[in-house]
Amino acid sequence: MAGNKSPESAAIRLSLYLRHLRKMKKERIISSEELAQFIGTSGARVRKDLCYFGQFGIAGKGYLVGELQEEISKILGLDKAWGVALVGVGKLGSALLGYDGFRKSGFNIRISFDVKSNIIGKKIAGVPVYHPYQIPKMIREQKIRMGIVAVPVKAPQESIDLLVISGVEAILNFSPITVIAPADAKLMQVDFTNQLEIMSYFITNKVKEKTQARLF
Amino acid sequence: MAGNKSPESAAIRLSLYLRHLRKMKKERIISSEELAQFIGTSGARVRKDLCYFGQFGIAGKGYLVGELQEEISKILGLDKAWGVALVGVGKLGSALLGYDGFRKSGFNIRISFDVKSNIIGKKIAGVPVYHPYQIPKMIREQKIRMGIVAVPVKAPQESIDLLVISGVEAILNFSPITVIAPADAKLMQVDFTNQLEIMSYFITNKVKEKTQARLF
DNA sequence: GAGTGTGAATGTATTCACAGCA
DNA sequence: TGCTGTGAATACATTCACACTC
Repeated sequence: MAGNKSPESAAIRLSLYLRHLRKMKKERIISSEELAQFIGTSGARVRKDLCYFGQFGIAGKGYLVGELQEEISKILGLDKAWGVALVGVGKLGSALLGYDGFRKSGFNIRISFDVKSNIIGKKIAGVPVYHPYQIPKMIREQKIRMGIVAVPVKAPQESIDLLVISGVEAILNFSPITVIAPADAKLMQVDFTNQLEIMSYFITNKVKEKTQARLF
Repeated sequence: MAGNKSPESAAIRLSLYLRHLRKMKKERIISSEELAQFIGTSGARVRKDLCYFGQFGIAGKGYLVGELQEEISKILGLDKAWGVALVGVGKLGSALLGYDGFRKSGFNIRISFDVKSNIIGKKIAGVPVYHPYQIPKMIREQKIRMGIVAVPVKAPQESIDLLVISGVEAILNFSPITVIAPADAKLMQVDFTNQLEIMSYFITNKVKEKTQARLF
């Protein structure tokens, strides 16, 4: 029954299941075991992840790819488009603006912010760049609920605070700073140095299992 | 005692502790509780993480910042420099080449590889670009043990296989593809779309805890 | 027969709580 | 007295195993 609580990590796996399902023919049937192998987990785990949210399978057969894809999309909230705002249009920020993968999942970076006067008012990869003081106005106007912070050195805390005040509900932060997690928004950190340090640890201590990022 | 096994996630936290310690004066003393607050965990967790590897604290006082920094560096294998190879010098790859944070932790991207003939033979951010067929030769020559894969569309599997054959022991993969984890190397995935999908899930289902990338 | 859905059993991580030391 | 180090207790996640359904 869907009465149990799903593990914190279910969302990560659901997203991975989805990635795989998207590459398959919709009318195919896939078993939990088959799906599990692609992301390196067990059939039982897949079944459990799914049964928290409902009964999507056909006993004795498996799961209908198209239907399961739709159900997982719904669980993850991907049955609609998401507007995203980017703060920090440096090298990394620009790379993210040009990143193709987002659009396929319904994520659109609609506006970006940077202090560099030579790009304010221009468009990069089709996305307009504004000064950060416009964050509250623009975020509210466009009803944006997700933010990406890729400011090069410091001041990510200010960016995050501004976004949250403006109504953003989840933020992906690339700045390698321990930021104060705002109470009313979900914060996810991506820290490249951190990743390499973990790799260093695993080489040094010869631990061999695979680790999905992550976190986060 | 250090007899117990450390949790898989310890490396992630150790890296975060380290990041914080680096910003402090070496002669200061910090308590487990204080350190914990900066990365959003408990004092008990910090103490446990550390006591897997030895006894670094002073009872009744706390930990000496400089000493602890050194010890954690050693545990993570950061007491030496690491040569890193990058495969895929697109927008994201270039951003990584110019990324400052690596150098401070002893990571040096020494060589890079790309198929684009207009950049082969040149240097980008001071790093020479070679054709991928040179991977085995160059990796062995330079005794490189870590790789970053940021190839734009496909073929990350080939890149990964080539790196591993050449002796690379850990790989950070940015390509949003479910790759076959090589048996004799540590593979870490960073998938931006995946991250946003998790954020979508958390907003949609109003879950509020913070998640470190992670996640690994 | 084959594979889902799901309680029960196991394994792993975190928190508690406190003895012992500076 | 204040904080570490660490077993014991708890919470959480994964795996097992099997009744049940198509």
